[in-house]
Amino acid sequence: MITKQKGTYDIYGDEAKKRAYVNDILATLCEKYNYNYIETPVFEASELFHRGVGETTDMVQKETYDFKDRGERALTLRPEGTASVVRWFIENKLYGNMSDPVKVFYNAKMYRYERPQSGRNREFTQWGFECFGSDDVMSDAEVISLAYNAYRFLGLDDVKVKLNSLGDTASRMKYRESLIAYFEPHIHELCEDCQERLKKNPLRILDCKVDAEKDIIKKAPVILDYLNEESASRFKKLQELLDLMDINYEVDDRLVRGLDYYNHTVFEITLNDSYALGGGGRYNDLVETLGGPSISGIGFAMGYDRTLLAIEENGVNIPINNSIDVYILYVSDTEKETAAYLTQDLRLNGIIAETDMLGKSLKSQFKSVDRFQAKYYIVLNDDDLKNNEVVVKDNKTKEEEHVKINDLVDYIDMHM
RNA sequence: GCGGAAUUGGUGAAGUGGUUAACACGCCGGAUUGUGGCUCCGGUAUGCGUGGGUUCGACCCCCACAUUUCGCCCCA
Repeated sequence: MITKQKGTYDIYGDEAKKRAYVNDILATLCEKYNYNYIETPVFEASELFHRGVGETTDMVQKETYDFKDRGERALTLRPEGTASVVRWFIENKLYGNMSDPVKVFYNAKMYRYERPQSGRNREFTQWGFECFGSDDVMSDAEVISLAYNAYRFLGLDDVKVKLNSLGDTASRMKYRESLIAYFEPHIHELCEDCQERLKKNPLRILDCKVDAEKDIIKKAPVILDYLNEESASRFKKLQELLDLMDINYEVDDRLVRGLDYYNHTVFEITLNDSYALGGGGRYNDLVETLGGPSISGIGFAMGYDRTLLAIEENGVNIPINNSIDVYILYVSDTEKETAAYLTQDLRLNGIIAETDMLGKSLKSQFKSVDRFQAKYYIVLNDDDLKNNEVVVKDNKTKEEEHVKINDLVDYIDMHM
């Protein structure tokens, strides 16, 4: 038997319906914020992610699906959404007319080669959005607002925004150096992973789970102290806006994000203080890094699968309709043609209708009626059809009524 | 890449080193029924993740691999 690949999933049945419902809410909300839907290719030139996401990140070093196509092109299945959208922005020269910010959202499959675990697969979905062209904190506030409220619209009321500022690139570099200088003499007090982090990504030491309670971490320099005046003032301004917009946030000076391109605002959305359900931030240099002009950007991505998990775990009720309106049964083969015709007629008039296509016994057809949770059913028989009528039975009340075939659609419409 | 747990039919699962692998649900057929839903009868795994090994003999013991699942790293 050929089976699905590790970390991939077939989505069907109730799960598919849930996603359709969630997608609809997210798309509708994006529309209100005036973000437009975009689709970009699943695979891109490998270089896009190497330069965009960062050559030294683990994501690029050991988690991408890299391959060569038959033309020897080095390609990569996208591990995240932002780089592709930035590529699109540059390639289509949307920076040529920036009279208004360019705002787009996506809802797409991403690919990372990693060990599957709860809320994490090799093929997974991210819903995300990006805003180009505004460096005003209003755009930071807008993006955070859209991210935050998306969860609330999905029924997760207790979400909280964790917020931090990395400052501009200069501030960040300065902070990084002082962090290394601070930890280096105490390297043996850190856990093994952190000793490795000190070389590769010292900022991540700050959110280490093992060392979190150690004094050495608690007393480490804080990035907010390293912000220059401009960065500090915009961070303060952002908080004022979030207060005004009634967004539940908390400054977390330990919050560091894994991708290289972030500066200034970074944030994550958490539920009940457990792991993040999504994250984002500002990337003012990324467009230029990838060959475009100097245009600022900010964006967010939701971990769709783990958000769906959270929705389930928190008992949020998602309406799933598994019932049909009408099931048409027939007593013998002579009514088959009428069944085919009538079923289509109902369907084309907006009624969810089903009939038997297996030539089952009447008893079996009745079982189907219940399995499909049909609201009404009609048993076709020659006697009724001779009079151009059918008997429509309400499957709940068991009340039945003779209806002329020509009036059937109207009758069902009226009773539903 | 590292570690823990799991892997029996469409589903939930019981099970023992040795003839025909429980039970339940579901599904199919039949009886009964004014056109079902209750009840009754019957049917439903050439098979116990895959490949090796131990044994006279393994679903049950050992090894490897795969997959699932939960963690770590990482990400979100």
